[in-house]
Amino acid sequence: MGQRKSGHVTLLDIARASGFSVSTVSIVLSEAPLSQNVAEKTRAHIRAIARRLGYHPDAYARSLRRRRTMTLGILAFDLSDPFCVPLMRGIQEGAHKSGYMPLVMDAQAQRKLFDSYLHTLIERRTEAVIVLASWVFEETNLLGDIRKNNVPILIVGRDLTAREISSILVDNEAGGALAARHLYELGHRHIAVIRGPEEMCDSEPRWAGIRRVVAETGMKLDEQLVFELPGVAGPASGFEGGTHCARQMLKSGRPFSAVLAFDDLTALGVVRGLTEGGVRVPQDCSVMGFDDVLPSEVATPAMTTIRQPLREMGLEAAECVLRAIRSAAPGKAQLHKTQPELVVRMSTAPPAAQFTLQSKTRSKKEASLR
Amino acid sequence: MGQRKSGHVTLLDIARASGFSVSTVSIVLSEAPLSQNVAEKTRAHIRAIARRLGYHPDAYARSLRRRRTMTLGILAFDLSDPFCVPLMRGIQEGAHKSGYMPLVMDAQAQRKLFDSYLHTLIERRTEAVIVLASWVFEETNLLGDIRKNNVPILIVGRDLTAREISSILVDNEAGGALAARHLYELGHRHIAVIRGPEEMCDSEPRWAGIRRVVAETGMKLDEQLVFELPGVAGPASGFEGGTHCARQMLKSGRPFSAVLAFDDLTALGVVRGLTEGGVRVPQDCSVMGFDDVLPSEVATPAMTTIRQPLREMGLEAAECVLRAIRSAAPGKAQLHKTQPELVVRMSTAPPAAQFTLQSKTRSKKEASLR
DNA sequence: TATATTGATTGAAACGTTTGAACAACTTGT
DNA sequence: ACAAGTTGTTCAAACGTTTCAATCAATATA
Repeated sequence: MGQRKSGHVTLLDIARASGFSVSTVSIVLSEAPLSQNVAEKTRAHIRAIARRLGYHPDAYARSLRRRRTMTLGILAFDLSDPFCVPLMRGIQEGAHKSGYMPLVMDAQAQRKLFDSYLHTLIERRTEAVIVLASWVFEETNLLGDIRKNNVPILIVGRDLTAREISSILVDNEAGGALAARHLYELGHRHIAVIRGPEEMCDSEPRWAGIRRVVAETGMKLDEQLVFELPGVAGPASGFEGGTHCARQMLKSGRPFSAVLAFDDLTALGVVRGLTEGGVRVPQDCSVMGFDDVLPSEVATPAMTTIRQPLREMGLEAAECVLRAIRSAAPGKAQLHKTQPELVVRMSTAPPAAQFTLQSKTRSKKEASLR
Repeated sequence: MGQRKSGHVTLLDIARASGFSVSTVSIVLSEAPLSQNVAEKTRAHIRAIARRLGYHPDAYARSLRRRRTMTLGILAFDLSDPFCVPLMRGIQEGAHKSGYMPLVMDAQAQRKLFDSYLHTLIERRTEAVIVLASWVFEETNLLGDIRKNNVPILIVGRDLTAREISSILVDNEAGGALAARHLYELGHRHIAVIRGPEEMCDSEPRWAGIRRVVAETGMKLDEQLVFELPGVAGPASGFEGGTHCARQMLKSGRPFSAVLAFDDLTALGVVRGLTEGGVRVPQDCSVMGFDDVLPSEVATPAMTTIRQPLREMGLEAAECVLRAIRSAAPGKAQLHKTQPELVVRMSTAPPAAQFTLQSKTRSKKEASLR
């Protein structure tokens, strides 16, 4: 029970306690190849002592010597975005399989913290860095020091292949199309759309997908009913934006039977705005989101949405950087697009028979929710 | 641009490039006290080279030598619980002030991972460990190795002071009372309650607080309308539980004008169940949650709830363990209780005039939502 | 002139591991 | 009986820092 200065049990402690040298103890405890040559009796003895003393190898000393940290850095731009957690789970799963540990940092949507944590990750010698770029993600100087220290890097949620950074994102164009087609198939012909903020790279392709389907099917798209979120302060702001747009829609007096929102939080905001205006979802108006995050699932009515395969994307991200680590060569930046999936829940339904938005409809209660 | 074996820029690289010794470079770059004696010219020179090469001190080597890692371990039992993120933010804030970094691990609600990550944190020599025990948290062997390696530990969301572990949690009794009183003041006299699973330590005190107010005010508490969540699979399961209980309530045919749910997700589940049964919230029935997590805020109607000051709790947690680190002495385990706060939103309203649940009321639209 | 004092820099040991090479003590094959 | 393996263990150097003590000039004090 002698007081070690560090407060932690070290190999030396065990060496002394067992009578063997530090080397032997190390070989046994780290299960090095040489440990085959160590007498079984010795091994058992050393292990027993280690357990008794509560020995844990010092990751710092070990990594310093082995020159491998077995860690992956995850840098989330804003961890409060529900988008991040499933991604992290996926990454964790992928990393775990290869004996790697994720090291998570949350930049709290602050540019300054982001840069500082990026440095931290380099200093911590994470063998690769995965950036979770949820919501708006200002261009930052990812390239500089990361490059000089040749650490593989990958970004999820943004396409930065133009900057030679591998990227993983959902096929937003396909997602937008999927959403629009769903509404079309329910019978909607007049839809309102809330586009994402222009700084967000997801915005444009989703919008393109919507437009494509609109053109293919001959739905109406009233210019006055296409809104754009102001691109600002983190995911929660989408909610406010949605509420605001919904009010505008109602005020405009123009006819629409469905709203296609940029993402789930925005869609939830729309529901709020419509409800306040006395419009029922989905009986009087359908609403769709995008992402499939927890709040959508537990809202009433549950939100119909386009699901991003977040877990799978995280898994892929992990595997991708692990490959990069193994093949020390820099390698070409790759773009991985994943396929979104329609999740039909309760916020969408066929439009009321003779729908005009001005006069409040009295559609039947049982509006055939699926 | 010479290829260093490690791929990282080290002090030696800079020493060579600048013509000074490793010692001098270290002193300058780490801003050690001695650096005052180093000629200004030399300092500038060394710093310039460091910048040019993209030098980042190796946290491993540094910590090994300094015998301090300047990290705090955060071990979340289940990061997907929205409860965790604000806590982490608070911890991060508190840690940052003192130059500490949080190191986050997510046990994904798996006992096995939890233990393994706890070891990881010890190996990583985090100077203290903060456990985020959201939702059910099985007793685990926190004490063993942590104690042997004398790392301060603190748990948030559970009282383990009996086990000599400092704990921070909200005053659940007060919270329960706050909720019940709110409903009383709105005029509710017949309320249904959904208690938490019995394994969860929050359950009992919340229930006690409710009972106290019920007794004080003379409200009715119909035994048939008191439910208990089955304690199982993570926070999302509260939602299912809530839906299920709501159905039971309706089926029972007993009168009640408000539901007090164990937590927000459960409350959202109740809203779902009531809505399916044709009962409107809040016009026909009020619903309250507990915690104040994001989904409650963005649901429609927005959920009235009891807010836990999570950010503040995180801050307090950080400060508490930092104190423990400074005063190397073990110190008595402390219990910190924080005060919950009533957040009135749209899911609660005065009961309809002549309320009986069986015959659907036709209360006025404008049921005085505040 | 000898002795402190100061200023600028460096040598070398240490932090806790890992690991290639060496060593000693036994076998074995010839 | 001697080289050549085995088997079980240890030496010592290295990983990239930090920091105490030491060095060496040059200037100030006695």
